[in-house]
Amino acid sequence: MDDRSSGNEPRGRKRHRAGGRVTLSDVAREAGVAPITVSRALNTPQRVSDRVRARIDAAVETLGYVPNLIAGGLASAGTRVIPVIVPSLSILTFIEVVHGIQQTLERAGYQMLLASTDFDLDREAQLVNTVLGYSPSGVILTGLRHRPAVGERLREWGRPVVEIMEHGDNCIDMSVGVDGHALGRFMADYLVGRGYRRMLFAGSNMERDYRARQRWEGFRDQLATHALKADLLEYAEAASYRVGVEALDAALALPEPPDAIHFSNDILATGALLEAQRRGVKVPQQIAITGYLGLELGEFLNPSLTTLSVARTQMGVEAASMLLARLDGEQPEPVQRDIGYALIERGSA
Amino acid sequence: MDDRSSGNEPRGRKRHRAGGRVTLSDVAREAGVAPITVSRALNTPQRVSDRVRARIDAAVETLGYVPNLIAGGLASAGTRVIPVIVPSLSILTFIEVVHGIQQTLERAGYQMLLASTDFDLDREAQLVNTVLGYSPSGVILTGLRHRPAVGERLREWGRPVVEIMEHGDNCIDMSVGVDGHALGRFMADYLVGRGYRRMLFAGSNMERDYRARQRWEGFRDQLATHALKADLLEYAEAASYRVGVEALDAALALPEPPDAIHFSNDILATGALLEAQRRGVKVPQQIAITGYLGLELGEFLNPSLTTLSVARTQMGVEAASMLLARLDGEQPEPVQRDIGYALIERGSA
DNA sequence: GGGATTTATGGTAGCGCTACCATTTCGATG
DNA sequence: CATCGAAATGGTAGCGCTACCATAAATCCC
Repeated sequence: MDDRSSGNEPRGRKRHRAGGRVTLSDVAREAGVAPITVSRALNTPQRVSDRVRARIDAAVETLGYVPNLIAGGLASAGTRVIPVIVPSLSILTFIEVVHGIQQTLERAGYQMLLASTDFDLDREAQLVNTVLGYSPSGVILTGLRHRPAVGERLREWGRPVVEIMEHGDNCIDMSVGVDGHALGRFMADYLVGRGYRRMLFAGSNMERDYRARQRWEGFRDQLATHALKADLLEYAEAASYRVGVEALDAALALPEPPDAIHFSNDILATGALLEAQRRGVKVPQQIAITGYLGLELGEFLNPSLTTLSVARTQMGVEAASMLLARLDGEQPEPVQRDIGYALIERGSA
Repeated sequence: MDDRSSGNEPRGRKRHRAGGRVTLSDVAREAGVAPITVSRALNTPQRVSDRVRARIDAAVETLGYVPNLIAGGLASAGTRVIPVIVPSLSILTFIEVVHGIQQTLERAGYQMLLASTDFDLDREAQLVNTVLGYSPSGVILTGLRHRPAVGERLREWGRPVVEIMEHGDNCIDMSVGVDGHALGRFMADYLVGRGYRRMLFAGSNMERDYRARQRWEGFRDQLATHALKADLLEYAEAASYRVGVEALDAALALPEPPDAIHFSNDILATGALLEAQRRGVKVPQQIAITGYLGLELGEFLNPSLTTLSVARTQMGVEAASMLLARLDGEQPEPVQRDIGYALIERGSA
């Protein structure tokens, strides 16, 4: 009947690409309207009359048209993509935040481009550059510390940026997170209040994860105000149950074992708790154990785990919501949010 | 000096968009070459002389040029993006696979677009359509069961597609996964071999997760060959430690309690194990417990958890590698891979 | 009822890049 | 030194869509 697009193929010169794909122009021809009208019918339906819209919808259906978002993105300088840059995908914390982000974005018709930096700020800077190449609608990245170029570029870029995990007053655009120092201080006070005096902080991957370091610093500094000294037990590797086991063993082998260990996360604390159980060490009588995260698992351990919980999924939801609000032209307030924390007081301390 | 691109601004008509961004043409002008040469210098450096390439690299540096990947994608009909479509981001299994995929893709300079279907095949079909709009280089999706339109569209699309999690011979293009029935049969044989006779299979979310159902079917069918009958304890909600707890309580409250429970994953099994411990129920003497996944945690429980382990991260790595190989023009063999499983024999059975 | 608005549609010109082909340059060769 | 082929570079024309402006049609007001 009619040949594939653009009239009668001027012989030699073939079309740029085979393609074969149905384009917006095909739909326009089928519906007997101009391409721009199809574009409007799809993007701003209320600006097209019901009659025409119906014809266009039918044509879309008939031809099985799927919009080329890349072309749209190029023309309108914005794809519905939100890059999310996190340090690692093997750490539960980030996963849960990412989950919250993803759910929220997807519900609003945005897609998440997920990238990880492996805790390397140079890699982060490079990734930011790369993902900006996708003309995203906004960007979500982790922490408030970045290479200077990152902040500069994102600021002049001018689109919404949300920094997650950390709370502070020097964000690029918007932020949702927690104050690590406050977390550490809170736990120090709590343990002191419960009567513990020889405190140990056990963490992993602290060389790279400066937020874990902040918790330790808060913990240490607050103990100092009680004239107590805290020791640090640090493991270079990533958190795992095994590291928790080792930490407990190491702590108990000390000439003067602590009477409480605060772990930098629940994974370590769980490993320690299970090891204590295996060895018949009484928790919390002989040694108290606390964690940070608020994992469901802690509730079912014996004894159950006292931990500081942060609403991670909620943090992701809020980060995405702020960003979406901004894209909708709203001006969310406040721009820097402290998601806060909650003590889950259970049996281990 | 010279005005921003395209001659002398015909007054009234301003540029399409403010922009302000450095483009490839800017670099070309700075380096005194044609735009296409810059494009080549960046994409196929070996096709440009050293002298010119050096000039271009310098210009890129000077101007702080960042390629617009959207424009490139439109022109070349392919962005370096790989959509990964999984049922859920709150299920550990998928997270780990995604992690393997992400690492592998990122190393090769591809970005991962992550989307979740919430186990809804219609949503999956819709998502596939959407992500194809990004002109991705390939697609990774979960399972071998899809709406017919999905297979059709992806096949005629003609680019690499990898299906993960499930092993079978009816994949769209390539697949890496495990055979759920085989898993179930294996565990049935194992438990029978250990002398257990009254078997219960406990699972969650099986209505939607057909792969869990396959494991149950394999388990049940294999027991049937031993003239044994298996019972099914099914929970509609997603897996959680609490569901494991409830399952154990329910099993023990049965008029004729089972002597072994095989859980459809380690989360449930862990909840059950911890509950058994709390109640003083002897495992495996009074009741045996087994899981599926091979989580690290299982090693540290008391007793430790016997489980069927699947190399999930490895599965992701392999899926991504196959896809990348195909993009490099290779023809990976075999096209359907069974990643297999391994029994981790520990104390709970 | 005539001009002022609003609403619905269309024409044109890019978005920034790369495919394709043409041209130039250059060293190798007889 | 003329001839050739390969390598390096450039010109042109889109990729498929939407911003911008113009026009046409419908609605309004006094």
